[in-house]
Amino acid sequence: MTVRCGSGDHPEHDVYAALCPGREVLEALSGKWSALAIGALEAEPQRFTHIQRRLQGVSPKVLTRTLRQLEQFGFLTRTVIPAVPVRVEYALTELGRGAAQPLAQLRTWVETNMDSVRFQGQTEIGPTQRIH
Amino acid sequence: MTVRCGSGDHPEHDVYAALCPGREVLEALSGKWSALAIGALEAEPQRFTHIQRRLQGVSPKVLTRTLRQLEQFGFLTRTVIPAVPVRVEYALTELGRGAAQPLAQLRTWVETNMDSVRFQGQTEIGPTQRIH
DNA sequence: CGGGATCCCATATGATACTG
DNA sequence: CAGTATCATATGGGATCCCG
Repeated sequence: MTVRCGSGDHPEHDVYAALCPGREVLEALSGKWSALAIGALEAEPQRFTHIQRRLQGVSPKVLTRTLRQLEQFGFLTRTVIPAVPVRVEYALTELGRGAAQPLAQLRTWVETNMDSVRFQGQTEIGPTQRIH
Repeated sequence: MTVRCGSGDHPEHDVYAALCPGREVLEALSGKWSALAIGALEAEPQRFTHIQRRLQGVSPKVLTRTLRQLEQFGFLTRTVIPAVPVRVEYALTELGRGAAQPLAQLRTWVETNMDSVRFQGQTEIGPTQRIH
C-alpha cells in the first residue's frame, strides 16, 4: 500500500515531510525534460522521434530515460506498433493529463514572465558579518 | 537585453527552443528543493533555520545554494538584520509570489493524486523487437 | 545563527556511434 | 525508427566540521 506522510493530525500527503513518496513524484516531474516531455504529449500521442524534435537539444538516451521514468510512475504509456519499421507511440494516461495541467501553467508562467527575471551575475555575499 | 526564442513567426519565449533562457529558469524552479523553498515563503518571510526545519531533510549547504540561486533570478530577497546573533530573512519578491502559484498547484496536485501514482518497479522492455 | 569550506559520491546529462 | 552502448563531464546533493 501507499505510504502516507501527513504531518501530525491529518493523514494527507505532505511533500514537506522527509519520507513522503510525493517527493519522488515531484522530482520526477521536475526533471530537466519532464515538463517539456509531458507538454509535448498534451495534444495527442506522439512517436519518439517527434518528441525528440520537439524537445530541442535532448539526446536520445536522455529522452528515453525521461520517458521510461514517467511511464513507471504511470504518467504515460508506451505502445509498440508492429510494423516495418517499428513505431512506438507515447501517450499520456489519465494521470498524465492531470499532471500536465500544473506543468503547463508552470511553463506558461515562465514564458510570460521571462522579462521580469533577473539574469545578472552572482550576488556577492561572503560569510555573514558579525555585529560587535 | 533579454534573448528571445520564439519559434518562427512570433517573438514570444518558447521553452521548447534550445537556446531559450526560460529553460534556465524552469530548471531553477525545478530543483529538488526549489518548489518547496518557495512554498515555505508563501505566507511570510522566514529565517534560514525556519526554512531548513520546514524542508525536512535538506542540508544547510544545499539549502543555501538553493536560496542563493533563487535570489539570483530575483525570486526572493535575502536580508541581513544586524543583531546578535545575526538574523537573515528570506522573502519572496513580487516575481517570486508569481512563480509560487504554479508551483503550489504542482505540489497540491502531487499531494492529492499520490494514490493514483504507480510505484511498481521497472517496465522491462529491452531492445525494440523487429518485425520480420 | 547562518552559513562557509571541504571532501565525496551518485547520478543526471551529454555527444557520438552503432544496431535490431 | 527507436532506441542501446560507450565514454566523458558536470554538478546536484550530502556529510562533516568550522567560523564570525
